[in-house]
Amino acid sequence: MNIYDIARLSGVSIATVSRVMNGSDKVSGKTRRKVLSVIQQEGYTPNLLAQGLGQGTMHAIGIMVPEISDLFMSSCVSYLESLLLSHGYNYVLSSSGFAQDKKEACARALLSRQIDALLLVGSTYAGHEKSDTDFVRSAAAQVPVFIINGSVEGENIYSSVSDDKKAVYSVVTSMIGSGRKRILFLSDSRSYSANEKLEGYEQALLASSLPLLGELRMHVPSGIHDVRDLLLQYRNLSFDAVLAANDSIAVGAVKYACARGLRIPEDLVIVGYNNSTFAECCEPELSSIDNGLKEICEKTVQRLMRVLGGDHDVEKDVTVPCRLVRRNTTDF
Amino acid sequence: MNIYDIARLSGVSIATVSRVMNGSDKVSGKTRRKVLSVIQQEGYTPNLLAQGLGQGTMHAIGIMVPEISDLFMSSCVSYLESLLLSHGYNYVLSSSGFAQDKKEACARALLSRQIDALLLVGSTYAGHEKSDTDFVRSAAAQVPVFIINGSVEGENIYSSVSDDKKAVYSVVTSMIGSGRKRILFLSDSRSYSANEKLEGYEQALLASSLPLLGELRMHVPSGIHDVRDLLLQYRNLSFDAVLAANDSIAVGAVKYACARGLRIPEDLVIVGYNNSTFAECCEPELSSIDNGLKEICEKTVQRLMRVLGGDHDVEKDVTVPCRLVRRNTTDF
DNA sequence: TTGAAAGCGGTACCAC
DNA sequence: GTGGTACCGCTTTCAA
Repeated sequence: MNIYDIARLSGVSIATVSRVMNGSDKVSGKTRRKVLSVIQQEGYTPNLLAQGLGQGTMHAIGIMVPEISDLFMSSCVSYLESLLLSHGYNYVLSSSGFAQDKKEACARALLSRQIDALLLVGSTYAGHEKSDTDFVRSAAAQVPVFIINGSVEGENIYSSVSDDKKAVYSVVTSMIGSGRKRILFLSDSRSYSANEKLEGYEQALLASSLPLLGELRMHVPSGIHDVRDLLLQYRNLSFDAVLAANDSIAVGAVKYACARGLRIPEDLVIVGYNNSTFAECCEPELSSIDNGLKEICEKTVQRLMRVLGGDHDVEKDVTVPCRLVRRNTTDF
Repeated sequence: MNIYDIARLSGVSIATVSRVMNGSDKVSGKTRRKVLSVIQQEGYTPNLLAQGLGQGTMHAIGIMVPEISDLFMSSCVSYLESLLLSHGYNYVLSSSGFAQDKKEACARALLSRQIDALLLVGSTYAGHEKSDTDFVRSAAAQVPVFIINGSVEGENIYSSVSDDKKAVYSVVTSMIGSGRKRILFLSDSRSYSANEKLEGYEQALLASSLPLLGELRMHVPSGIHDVRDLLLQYRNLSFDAVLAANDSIAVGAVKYACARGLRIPEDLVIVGYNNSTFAECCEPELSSIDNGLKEICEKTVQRLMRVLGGDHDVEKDVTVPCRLVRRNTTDF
């Protein structure tokens, strides 16, 4: 059932059917009613591909995430989806994984679907070496690219990050202020945001004249139990506070404390990151740094719409503040 | 940069370029090399819309979920995505929410994007009244529809469910066998699968000649703390076991036990559902019924491919067994 | 092995 | 108001 069928059945031309479908006011009430009734009867749905081809746009934004089953990513997509929809845009989602070549292939695939803009979710897309982000710049040659939680330099590339460095700096400083001396920093990634967090941590120690100890800066695997087990292995490593780069790592630290019979927060202060549901699952419940994801998404989509609207002076980089959500694992 | 440009730059016709792009063997090595080099140089990417229009298919499957930020849904999408990709199919995701009219609109939108099949994830799509699923049948008039975790009657509709009734029956029977007398059933939904679980619960009680008490069959809100608070309100309701319809509810029960100072599992046995990461976050860690999601996804995609391949006798309904993953909240 | 041309299902401009 | 028609970019016969 296509527009030609509807036209024939209504006794009008396809141009008129098209007008009716698009709510043009240049159609007589009588004709409109006739066409609408046929459309209704036949259950006609226009072919969006043809429409997209004709208009040169699908009114769609490509969204790329490394892994959709990650709670952080899926919440982000959820926010983005409703924001985009409210602006009359569709989206096409694709999980790229973390491998460089997959990311590149994923971007190409998205671009070939005629998206109007590309949205990269996650600091993994900020890469490490300049060449890691070449694909971002080359995508930006076609459509504007927006990065959430990461920053990439380049023409037509816009980024939105949360102020992780500052947030960690502030929390670690509070920890020190409340008497903690050996603060463990746990991270499972070497992404842009992981680095920012690490820097905040180091700067806080420096500012308080505490030594930067390599042993207190740990790279851990991603599973809860893996984190616990790794910590248990280091029997002679002592620490009185933990700052984790995400909640799941922090839950691992809670498990460790349970296993060692440590009281939280008396013996061990633990702070997580992202303020996800995980933070509320454990016992005691985790204090966690809220990275302002919702606000980042809002600002991103807002700027995206301005760019698509032809606005030429949209801020290229936006930083959103984080805030510590206090629960029971913190005593400051 | 389109196929005409490439053709002109290569000094061949668009038909030849098309052949090269599609790896046809009816192109001379020389021509192929020439065209490929131009394609490479210009960074040409074919327009998938045009391709889809021409072929009458985007090789894409529409996936509809109520809410993508739900851990269960996003894991499911993650499985489905990699399975579909491995079969050379794309997908288009859309969150429908739980409202009936949104579901219908969502299905229409997906259909208009020329998907080759529709995949509904979640028992919410099984509806309650026959009319709730009319939209499923009407979608099935266009493309085959597959439902994950729910069952809908109709031509061209295929469903895959886990054997929730049996799983709950078996677990509740074990609870009774180990001496539990007052088993609380907690659910936050009235979906198809929620009903199946409830039936399993009731049948187990009946089989053991235990009374079916309305007070032990509770409908709860979805938040962890809401569940805890609700349970705390019923100070004079006694129960020695909990079977929750999902892990997040079960974690709420754990919180309740903590608040009341109850020992788990001595005073209270708790079993969750879905075996998600939530089950591992709390303390003690939750035993949880694994609903075999991965297997469901695999079987679904496998049957989907057969249907798309023209196979006419594909099983319409498939049931996958669940299995209890034992952790510390269970003493049987 | 290659090219010409007719679709695919819409949009949008231009006449009438 | 309405209809005719030239695109949009690719696939796919059919001839050559």
